[in-house]
Amino acid sequence: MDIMRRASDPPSDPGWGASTGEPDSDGQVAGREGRSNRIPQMTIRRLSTYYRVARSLEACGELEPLSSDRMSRLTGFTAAQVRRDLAYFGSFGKRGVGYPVGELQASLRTILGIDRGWRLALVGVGNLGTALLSYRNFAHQGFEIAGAFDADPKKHGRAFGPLRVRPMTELPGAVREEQISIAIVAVPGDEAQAVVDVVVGSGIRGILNFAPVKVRVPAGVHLSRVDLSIEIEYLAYLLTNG
Amino acid sequence: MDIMRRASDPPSDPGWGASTGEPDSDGQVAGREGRSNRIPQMTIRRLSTYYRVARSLEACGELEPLSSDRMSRLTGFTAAQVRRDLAYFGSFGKRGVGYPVGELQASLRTILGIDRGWRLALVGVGNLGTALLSYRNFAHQGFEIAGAFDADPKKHGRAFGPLRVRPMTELPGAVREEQISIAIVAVPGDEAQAVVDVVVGSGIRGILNFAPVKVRVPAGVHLSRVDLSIEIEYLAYLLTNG
DNA sequence: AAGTGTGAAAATATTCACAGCG
DNA sequence: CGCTGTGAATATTTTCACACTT
Repeated sequence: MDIMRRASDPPSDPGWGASTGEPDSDGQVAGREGRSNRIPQMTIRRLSTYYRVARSLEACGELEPLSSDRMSRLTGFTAAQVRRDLAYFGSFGKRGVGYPVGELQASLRTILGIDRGWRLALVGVGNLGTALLSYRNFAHQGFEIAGAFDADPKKHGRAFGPLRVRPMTELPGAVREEQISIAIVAVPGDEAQAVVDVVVGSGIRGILNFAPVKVRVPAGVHLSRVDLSIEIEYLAYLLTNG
Repeated sequence: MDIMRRASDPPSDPGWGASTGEPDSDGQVAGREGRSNRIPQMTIRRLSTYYRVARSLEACGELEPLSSDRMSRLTGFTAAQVRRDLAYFGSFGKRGVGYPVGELQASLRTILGIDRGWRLALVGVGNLGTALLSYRNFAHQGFEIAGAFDADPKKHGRAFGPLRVRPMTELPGAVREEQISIAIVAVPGDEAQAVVDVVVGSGIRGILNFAPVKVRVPAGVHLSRVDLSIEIEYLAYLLTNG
């Protein structure tokens, strides 16, 4: 089995998230010659789905090898896509047979980096933040919200399960002492940049932003975005012009 | 835990969502001036961002024409991308000047189909659903949650502002009588397909799915998905292999 | 026989670069 | 001038199709 290859940051971001670079300043002169085997961004995102399917099959006790064709039916991606995506990371399939569910699941865990636990900070305990606090699917997959923070003093001390909402000033200390490496930012748009600056300042290098605005982060900090407006407006577009 | 369902599907859709299924049934609407090229999906999603920027500038009273270069800095997309995206729908820019903010905003509203109101049904009043009920950004942009539904009888009658949670059986009637045309599905994964079937059966043709599973919809029904696991796992990947 | 892994082709999407207009 | 709109050039992603392995 091969070794994992790496992808570095895209020159311009694909729309849904993950932008570290800027069209203007960032020269992106880095990999002049190492460009040969880049892993498509969509491949990574599909990997999550493959992983979920493999995990689910394994949990159901369905352990017969999984063909790309079956995976295609289960995920909605094409079989060719499945094979190509997985082949980027080596060959864990057996010809004439398929992909062993257990190994596939384990490999995908490693590739995605979720074979370890990740501790998250939630910043912004409003409606959405509260919902995320009780979103069990995170813990499920090894992501644990280890701290909740909010700028609003009225919210400080409020309890959510084992967590108490803390002031933003305690974020840097918590990040250091509690090995937090990802932040979920769920604050109003007009506070997002300031909050992200604090988050970045505290040493966090991975941010999931729910605020419907573009925020800037220094190179080396990864940013992913969930933008409900885009999703719903895309639906409106499809319903109108479809 | 639910099944891995059989499902035969004409595969291949973009990663995030939005599939009508058929590449044939496309129904492309030519822009203002009969420019009938195919419009990239990413373009549509970027349009939402352009719209937000234009709207925001207009709200701030910044009415000087907006150059593609400035839009680039405001959105993080490249200037060429901005011009190309907008040009798909006609030419509302003035050479040597830029795009008039007001007109741009208005045009984008029309193109996106948000120059009218949209009434939504929220299905699944759990943590996430509750958060969405109080997510003010929706109403802001002309999307109004007009009904909340849940299969759990214990939740029926519960009030959220002007809304009361109703049983699923009342969905079809509500869709008909209250002009609801989009559904937000925020139920656990193992209930998603059943719920979507009811939603589709009630005549809704646009669905925003928050459940982390693949659901099937008949051709002609548009499906968009928000999958938090994918986002967070993508971050984990970037942090691990970046 | 069945199904992976992969060159090569096709399809998409982005960027360049500049003609042309206000 | 400055900036749009757009062909042409590039880059990226998907699909095809088949050699090859179990």
